[in-house]
Amino acid sequence: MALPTIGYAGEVNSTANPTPARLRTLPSWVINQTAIAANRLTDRALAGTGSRRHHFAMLSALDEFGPSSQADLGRCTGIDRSDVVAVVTAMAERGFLEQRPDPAHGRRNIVTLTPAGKDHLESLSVLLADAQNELLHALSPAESRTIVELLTRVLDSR
Amino acid sequence: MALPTIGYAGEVNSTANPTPARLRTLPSWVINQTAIAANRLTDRALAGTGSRRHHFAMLSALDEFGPSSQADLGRCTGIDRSDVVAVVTAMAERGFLEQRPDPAHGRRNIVTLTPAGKDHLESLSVLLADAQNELLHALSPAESRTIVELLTRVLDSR
DNA sequence: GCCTCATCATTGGTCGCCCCAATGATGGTG
DNA sequence: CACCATCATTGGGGCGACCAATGATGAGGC
Repeated sequence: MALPTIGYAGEVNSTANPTPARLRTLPSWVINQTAIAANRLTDRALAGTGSRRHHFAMLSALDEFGPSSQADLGRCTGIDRSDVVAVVTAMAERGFLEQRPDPAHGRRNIVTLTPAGKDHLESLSVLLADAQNELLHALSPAESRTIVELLTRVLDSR
Repeated sequence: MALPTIGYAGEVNSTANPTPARLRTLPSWVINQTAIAANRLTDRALAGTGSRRHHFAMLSALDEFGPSSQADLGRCTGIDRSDVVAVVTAMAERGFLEQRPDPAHGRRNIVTLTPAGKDHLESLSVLLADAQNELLHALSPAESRTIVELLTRVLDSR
């Protein structure tokens, strides 16, 4: 069983640096590396907006579902309740949403999207759409849909 | 333009918590959420081995390419050079690899996989294979291959 | 009506990972 | 020989995922 060719002691796998097959074929690895690239692109796209991915997620949920409790916001976006607190207060300070106690449920806060928040959401959406194109420019639209569909099935299966 | 039905002020999106469409259809979001799930599974699979994902990546590279410099290991696995240092020293202490200066290049270290390291790599491989099955059990083998192929194209395009 | 349990917002903290900057030593290039 | 690239290494920053605990408050069982 010949080991991969190492010319001599001095030449040690130089300049090429391909990814090992064990990683290249490991789904979790490929998924994670792609996520790193995706996050790099989206973070770059959102840089300068004062918002980050979590903020966009919260605004999206509020826009679609209307006023919600923080617990519900956390659940539907996959953000831990603890972290929702920071995001909500930060965006409330910027006037993108309002936080008031639920008159019917003493322990619950109702978070509401403001018009300014809706505007902010739409501007973030545009920036993120560009990032998606940049990320997936090697794929056809059909292939992009396939990726989303397959990964969604993976997510829904747990 | 009717807003999504909110029954009344008291009933605030309770108990259901679907993912907002803006997130569900955003490739970077779906990819990232899947990566979070994948990392949870792999971390759980590796728990108790004393190793983590980075360690497996390094061992894989050494196994496939033979003795390598730390810089090359970092490049082919996507791990920052700074972080390679910690991984190498940790695994050297456990006897899984050896680190010696390159006689031909004074500034370079040559890292070599030991037989114990190879054994460790194989045992980690088994655990990770199980994690992949758990992650992708909702997909057919062909669909799993498709995911890896498409994501690989995304990765290679940058 | 009371007791128990679940849920809520919030605080505080941990840990891993990605990333960057700088440094001293060394090689390679022109 | 001077300059620039590369090496291993140190140190640190920042973010995101996660966990535990707490006081206040609802809901359901009996």
